[in-house]
Amino acid sequence: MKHALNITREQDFAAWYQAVISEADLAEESGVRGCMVIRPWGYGIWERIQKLLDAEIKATGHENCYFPIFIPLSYFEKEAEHVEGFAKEMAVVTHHRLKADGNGKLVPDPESKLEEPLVVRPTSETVIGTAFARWVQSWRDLPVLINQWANVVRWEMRTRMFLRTSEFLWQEGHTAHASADEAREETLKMLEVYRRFSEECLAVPVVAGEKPENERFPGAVATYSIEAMMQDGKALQAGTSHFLGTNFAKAQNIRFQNSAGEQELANTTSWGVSTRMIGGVIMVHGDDDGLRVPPVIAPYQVVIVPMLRDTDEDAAILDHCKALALELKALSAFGEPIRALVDGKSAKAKRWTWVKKGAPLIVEIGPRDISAGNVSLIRRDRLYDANGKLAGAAVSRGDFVAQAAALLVEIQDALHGEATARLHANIVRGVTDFAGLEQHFARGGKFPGWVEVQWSRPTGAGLEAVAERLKKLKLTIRNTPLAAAPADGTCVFSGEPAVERILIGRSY
RNA sequence: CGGGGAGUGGCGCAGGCUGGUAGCGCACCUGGUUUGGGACCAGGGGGUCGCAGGUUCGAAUCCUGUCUCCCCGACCA
Repeated sequence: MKHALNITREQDFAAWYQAVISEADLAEESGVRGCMVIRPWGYGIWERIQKLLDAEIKATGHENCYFPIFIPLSYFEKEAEHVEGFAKEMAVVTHHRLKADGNGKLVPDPESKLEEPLVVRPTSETVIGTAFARWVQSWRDLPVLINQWANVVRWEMRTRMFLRTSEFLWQEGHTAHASADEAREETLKMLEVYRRFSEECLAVPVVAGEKPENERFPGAVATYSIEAMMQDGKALQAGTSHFLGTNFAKAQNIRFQNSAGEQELANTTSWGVSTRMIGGVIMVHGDDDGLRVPPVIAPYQVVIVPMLRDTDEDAAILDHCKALALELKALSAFGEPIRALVDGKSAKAKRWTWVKKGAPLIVEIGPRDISAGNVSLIRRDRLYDANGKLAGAAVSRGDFVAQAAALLVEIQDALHGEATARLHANIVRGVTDFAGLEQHFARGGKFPGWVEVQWSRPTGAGLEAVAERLKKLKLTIRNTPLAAAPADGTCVFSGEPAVERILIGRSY
């Protein structure tokens, strides 16, 4: 079978991933280490994510705001663990002016050296916490529930498009509460928002759970994540939510007077998802013909391709297509107007460019369709028929319009169903000791998936030892699924009575 | 940041050892032939060979440095 990409997932998953990004016009290199140009189709997907998630964030009572990209270095010095976690990967601004060096080059003007260096934000707990300290005086000021959409910079050693870039786009929510219970509740509430968003909008099934102590966000009391399974069996942490306790409140002096008149520290939370999610969508839904974008987040859900032939008929064909697009736009799918595009460009291989980009429905219309009152329909989720031939079907125009919304829902469900089946099929249970774990991941198979095992949840040095043993197998503990059954056996690492179940796997 | 590989028109590559001023396939443009489809024929446009130095009469080719990308590791959303 001839595919639109010249490399398959089976041959080389990493190379396939890059091929999808470039062939689907999602993003490209920028010339700056670890930074990428996000092209319209990729950014369009991000805009859909922003729009839908923003509505959820607001629906749960949060308000958007914006904090500066530059953070005074001193802000980071207040929370020890936080500094330790981020110090190694911060971009620092030290000068505010350039001057000619006399050799035709520009260099930072030594006289413009900043009194205090500024850090390009790697995350905003410190600045936002500082603001919280000003905003919060009384228990009546709480909770403070805010969010910001921003770019952040972390000077990563090894980068991969969308999955780990030096600069990335995200949303970071920050809240302050009067009690620890309320903050914990907030942390879990937002984790649930992410879980539902991932399942329902990205069609990416995930496992929500708590991260082990050694994987916590620097400075957090507890970190929760949603973990998605890629088609190579690796895990991708697709979203995180942190309960910060009073750690940041202490460091930044976020105090309030309670109803009894006493000073108390606030409890804070933070949570975020980033452009990494797009990498997850690629690796969960992509196939050997490129990307398949779930209709809910597709910039265009229906792409109409007029079969132009450089004849006098062209104008009429285009008009016919535009009329169809207008008709579709007046309909709604998933509670929003259908997003339809007429690709009037005269490029020859338009069909394949949209297949690679993953438009959910591709509608081709030529003169014969028009006279027969038909459209030729290609569903991106079912590209080929049983014989391996492209499964384009002639459908009456009226039927297509009537079914378009339902078809989009069907495609969304199909992608979610396929991914969910894969996730469930690749979580192995029943491994009861470390030898079993080694054996499972030593098979050399390309898709070892994850294993769910029981453990005694060691802490400190005990946990470090466990992490070391796993590291030798290139494994990490992904999380303790919130929905897992209670422990009823022994710890795979120590043989002691287990206290909970955890997921273990390779990860991005 | 350590080890390995690589940077030549939009994409994929050849040439490099044995220096003489750039080539192939796809894509693109024009004309023609086609026409339910990822077409064919002919003609054509586009690259100071990542960048900066050096060696040389002459550098894609040799030397040094540097930037970027990919893979493995350490680190991480």
